[in-house]
Amino acid sequence: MCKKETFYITTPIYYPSGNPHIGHCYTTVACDSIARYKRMQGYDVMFLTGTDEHGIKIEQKAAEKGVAPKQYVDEIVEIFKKLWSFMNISYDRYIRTTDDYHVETVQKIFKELYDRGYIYKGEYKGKYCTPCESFWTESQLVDGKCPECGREVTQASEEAYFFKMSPFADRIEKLLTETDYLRPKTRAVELVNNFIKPGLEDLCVSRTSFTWGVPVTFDDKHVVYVWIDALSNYISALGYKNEKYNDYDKYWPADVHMVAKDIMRFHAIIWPAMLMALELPLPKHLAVHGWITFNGQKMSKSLGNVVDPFVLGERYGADAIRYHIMREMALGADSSFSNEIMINRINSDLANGLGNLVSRTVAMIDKYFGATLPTERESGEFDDELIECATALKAKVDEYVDKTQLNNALAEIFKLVSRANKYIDETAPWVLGKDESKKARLAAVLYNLLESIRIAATLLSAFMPTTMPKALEQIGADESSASYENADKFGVLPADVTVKRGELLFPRIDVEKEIEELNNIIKSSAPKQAEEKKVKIEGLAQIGIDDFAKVELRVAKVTNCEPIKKAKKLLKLTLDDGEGERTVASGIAKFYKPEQLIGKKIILVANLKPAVLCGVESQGMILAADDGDGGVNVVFIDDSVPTGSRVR
RNA sequence: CGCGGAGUGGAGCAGCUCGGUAGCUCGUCGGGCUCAUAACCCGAAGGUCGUUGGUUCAAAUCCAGCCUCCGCAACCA
Repeated sequence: MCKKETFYITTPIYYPSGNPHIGHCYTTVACDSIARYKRMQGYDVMFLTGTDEHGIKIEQKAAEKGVAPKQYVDEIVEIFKKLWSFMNISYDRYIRTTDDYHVETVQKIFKELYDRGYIYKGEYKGKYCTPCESFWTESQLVDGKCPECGREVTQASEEAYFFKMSPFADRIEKLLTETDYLRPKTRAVELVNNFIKPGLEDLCVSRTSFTWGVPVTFDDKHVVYVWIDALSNYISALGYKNEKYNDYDKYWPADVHMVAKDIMRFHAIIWPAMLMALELPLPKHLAVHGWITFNGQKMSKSLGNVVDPFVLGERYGADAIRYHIMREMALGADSSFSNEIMINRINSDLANGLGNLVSRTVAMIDKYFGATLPTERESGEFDDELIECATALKAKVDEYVDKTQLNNALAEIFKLVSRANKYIDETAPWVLGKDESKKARLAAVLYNLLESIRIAATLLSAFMPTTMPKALEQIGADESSASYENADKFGVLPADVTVKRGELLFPRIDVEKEIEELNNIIKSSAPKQAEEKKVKIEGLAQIGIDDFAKVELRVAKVTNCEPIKKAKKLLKLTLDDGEGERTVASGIAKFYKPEQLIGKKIILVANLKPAVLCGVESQGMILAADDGDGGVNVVFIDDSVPTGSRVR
């Protein structure tokens, strides 16, 4: 027998700076279903997932909790693994970037890229917070200050290694635009225009400002910065440049990397560049999916709309959650998630459609034939259409799975479920059941239904691995009849098949009641988050009164206000601070219209160093409260307070 | 004029490459059935296909302008 064809699929490695949520499930469940489907088809599958455990954020989170970074991630990794076992994720390998063998690989890759001349030593310029010993990018700054301690940052530079990507720009552009590497391909234009055409910038790949990372072997001041460390996991997990595994030749290049759109860029540009620099083959596909949005909004903890996958799974079963996620997921697009949509979907597709079909079919065989079908048959009208629908299904599902369009694969399977329900109506078995002379026809009808269910349930078992075996058991299918092999054949179950009534596969959910209960759960978990926030504030570095005194706060009146062209978020405010006029740019355009501000009095940070934003010189900043949901409330002050008053 | 995507019956989407009866799921209403998880089946209502103009015998579909929303990038001092 010849060697089985291989199939290698990966999730990203997740960053364990917090507990896993439904978004993590999204990618992982999709990969799991594909992996299961491919195994069913007979492929030798390697399904990899894991965690990306280095970096400054982890180091700090651990410090906050007063534990070592490794201990901190160990705990969270356990939660991830628990969730995966709860969701029935059949990963073959779990990689942690803190694993010895991975570290070894990363170090060797780094060295090799250096030796090949693609990595060179340079200077990293950025905003530096001295007390925190941290570099920040402009976008990480909070009100222009260090996001950790809130203190001033200064322009500074540090020695760092850079990865030269420009030599690969042309090849990457071709990869994105001329091959079907990227799915959906529509995103290629965006990437090419934004990153490749303006010239690929060299990437900073080492840091000296923190130590929780993979040390650079030939320069021990440095640790490897995120990209080379994280992306290498896809090959280190196969044993590339390490002794732990020996599967690189077998599985590389990967068939599918699945990622969410926020890390598309790294997988679409940096990862190929790395592989090109190492002269390794490129992965075949990068499947990019959108985010799960909740009632139209991006999920956020402070909105209280984060759905705990454990809670949902316990209530409705892991398979129902898996089904819903995959059914809603369209490649590339965001998909909305709300308790209502989910429950309706579970009810209509799973409970009313599939579950009920199994239930009524099995019940009838039970009722009319005492659970075992007689062997006499009489075919009739409508049979051919049903059989055609059932036997053609496998090929369609195969195609959609290959295109990583799981929503369409599922939709296709449920067409058969609908067709079968309709077939019941067309053939009216309850009428046949009353006529002794039509027993053969009745048996044929019920048998056809069992066969349709067998095919649907077999194909669905990759998506719903817990429930489908139960369904197959109820219709009396054994392992061999319920095989992928037989999923496009009709007449596989024995003619005298015996069914076994069982529990409801998917109980119907009372929508209103459940929504109310879910809302209560969300509400009751909200106070906890408030507490966490409080702790966070307490955990901030304290400053002395002298530090505070350095900040000059003054009451100022908004005399004019207009949007800044080219800047979506900025408003240009003209202020009267009591001594004269000054201009301040403020990132509140999303929340305030100019006329809402004109004439109002606000509090101005008067001695902030001026900065130029989008061509406007901003001479200070105004105080505003962050409402925790990404919204901003400007602090207005009573009109009776004279302009220019100092605030202390 | 930074780059890109999207605007289709109450909701969510397909159709647009290759112009020619506007389709699907959910919801609503009416009917049928009773094997089944108040499930199933059939039917109906409901759409100026964002807007304006152009090409054409014919445009949701092609072209141009405009409006709105959403991503990405740049500034949220």
